[in-house]
This record gives sequence, structure tokens and C-alpha cells, in this order.
Amino acid sequence: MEVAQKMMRDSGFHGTSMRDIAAAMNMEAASLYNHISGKEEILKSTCFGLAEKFQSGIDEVNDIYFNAVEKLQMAVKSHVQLLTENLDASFVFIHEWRNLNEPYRAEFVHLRDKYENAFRVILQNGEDEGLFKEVDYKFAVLTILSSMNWVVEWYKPDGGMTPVQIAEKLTDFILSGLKK
Amino acid sequence: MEVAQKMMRDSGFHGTSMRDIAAAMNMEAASLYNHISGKEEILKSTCFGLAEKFQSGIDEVNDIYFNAVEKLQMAVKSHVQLLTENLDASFVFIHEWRNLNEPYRAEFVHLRDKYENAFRVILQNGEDEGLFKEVDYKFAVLTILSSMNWVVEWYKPDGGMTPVQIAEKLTDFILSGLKK
DNA sequence: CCTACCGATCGGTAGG
DNA sequence: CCTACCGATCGGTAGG
Repeated sequence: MEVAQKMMRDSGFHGTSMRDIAAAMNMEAASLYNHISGKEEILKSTCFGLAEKFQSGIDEVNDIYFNAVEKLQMAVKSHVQLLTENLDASFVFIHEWRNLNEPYRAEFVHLRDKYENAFRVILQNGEDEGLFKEVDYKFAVLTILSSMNWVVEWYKPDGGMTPVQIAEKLTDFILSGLKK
Repeated sequence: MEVAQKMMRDSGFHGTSMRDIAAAMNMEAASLYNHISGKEEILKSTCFGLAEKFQSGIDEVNDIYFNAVEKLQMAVKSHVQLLTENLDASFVFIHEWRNLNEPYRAEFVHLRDKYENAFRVILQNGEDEGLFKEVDYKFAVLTILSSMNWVVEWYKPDGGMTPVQIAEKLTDFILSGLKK
């Protein structure tokens, strides 16, 4: 799976053939079918496996923390850590889920909506607690998720920032913006 | 080109065949080659055409406006307007440029870096003018661009928000964040 | 703009 | 885990 995810990160789902994957593992393509049922299984297990991890992360945050600022901080941290710990898989998760066939594609979108909704609830809590401005939640959540997900585009494990530092900078940006 | 861009938005570059495009135009695949040199030309003209429009937009903003806050506002507005006016093309531009072959892929990345740099200069101006906090510019620019680009994922022309309203909300978010 | 076709490659299977 | 192979489809060309 890891080999396949890395190749799909570089070349996309359609741009990576079963023969490519097999060659990278010093096998013939036919041999792969003793381990997986088909090419789509790679995509399915990558997308749904990560979706579950992300959801578990935010569920845990909502169980443990009470203050909306804290919840947002920890939710961002959980998300960024999962992304950086599963870089290739996350890239595939973010970019290639569209290649899932129905009904899996619809199911994936459903899980995504559920995750977005958990963030929305945090923002609403924040407003109720008087900590956050009144904002368009749907819009704000999409903006937050996009800035988090973009991390997979440029993050390098040996770069200057740790996942925790990235999460902190992101949270600062989300909470306070650029203006002095 | 518009038909091809729309199909590639739905199915990706590799997921859209010349036969698919031809069928949507009531032609045979072979006939397409009287109009374009090959499949990659669709991707090239989409990606480089938009890259030039985005760059012109920010160059104009930098020529006309002086205050960094104004520049940022107008740069976001220009970006969002171009995105929403060319939704299918923008989607391909953002998601499918990786399928460009060299040397075009490298050239595209170069144009992208140039565009990012123009945003970075605006943020530096803002700090010099005492309007913006001291921040990690590279990080801030990537966050801003990601939140702008994500608009293509959910924007619907007949939805509740105009491009200008989206640009305003985004600018507010970028400048002031969520916290009260 | 079409018919007819090319070589290459795809995901996957049979059978061992 | 392999050899051998299937039908389908791909981007693209020749020639009209």
C-alpha cells in the first residue's frame, strides 16, 4: 500500500498502473491480485482509512476539551499531525478520491461532510461562548480545511518546521489573521 | 476547449479521452486533430492561459494601489473573480497541471512561484508599513492561496454569494481571523 | 470532418 | 508468485 500510495502521489491514480506498482515491488502485475482484489481497493482503503483517522481525531478533541479556542487548536493539531504522518496517503486522499466509483464516492463525500460539520460545531460553540466573531460558518470551515490540507503540497519532513509548529502557525493565522 | 475543460473537471485529464471529447461535440476523435495538435495541448493552453491571467491581475494591482491592505484586498478580488469566471478551466489549472510533461511542468511551476512571490512582496510591504504582523511570509502566502483556490471546489454561480462577496469575506478572514 | 487502422497499454483472469 | 493471455481502450496517423 505504501509503495502504491507514493506512486499515486507522483503520477495520480490513473497515471499509476498495476504493472508500475508490481515492478516497484519486483513482482509481476498478476501477483498483486493475490493480495488485493483490484486497483480500486488501493484507493478505497487509502481514502476510507484516513477518513476514519481524521474523524477519530476530531471526535476525541470534542470529548476532551471544552473551550472553543482550545478545541480549534487541538483539532488543527490533530489534522496536521495525521497529514504529516501519512503524507503520501494524505495526498492521495485529498486529490484522488474523485476516482472512486459509486457508491464509494458518495459515501466518501458523506464522511467528508460529517468531518466538516464537526468543525462547524466548534465555530458555533466559539460564537456562543463569545470567543469568536459571528461569521459564515460554512465558509469559514472550508477556508480552514483548505489551508490545512494545502500543507501536503509543500511539507517536507526534513524542512524547518515540525508538524506541531505548523499547527500553531495555522491556528494563529485562523484566529488572529495578518493585521496588527 | 470549454467542452474539454468541463469534462476534465469531472473526470480528470487521464479520465477524459479524446473519444469522449469528440463524442460530446458530435465528432470522431480523429477530427479533433484538425483543430489541436494533441491531448496535451488542451492542458497546456488551459494551464498557461490562466497563469498569464492571474499574473496580469496581480501586476495590475501592484501598479495601481499603494497601501498593502488595499493591495491584498484587490489581489484577492482579482484572483477570485478570475476563478469564478473560468470555473472549469480553473479547476483543471489547479488539479491537473501535474499531468503536464516536461519541460512544461517545470515552466508552469516557475510561473506559479512568480505569482506566489508577488503575494509575498505585498505581505512584506505590509510589514514595512507597520500594517501587518511579522509573519512567516512563505507560510502565510501558501495559506492565503490555498483558501482562495479552494473556492473552485464549492462555488456555484447560482449560489448565495457573488465573487465580490467571497473576496470580501476571504480578505476579512485573512486580515482579522476568527477571534473577537 | 470521416473511415479505417496502428502499436501500446490497460485492468484483470486462467491455470499452474 | 509466475507465464500466458483476454477484451477493451488509449492517443494518434494515413489517406481521402
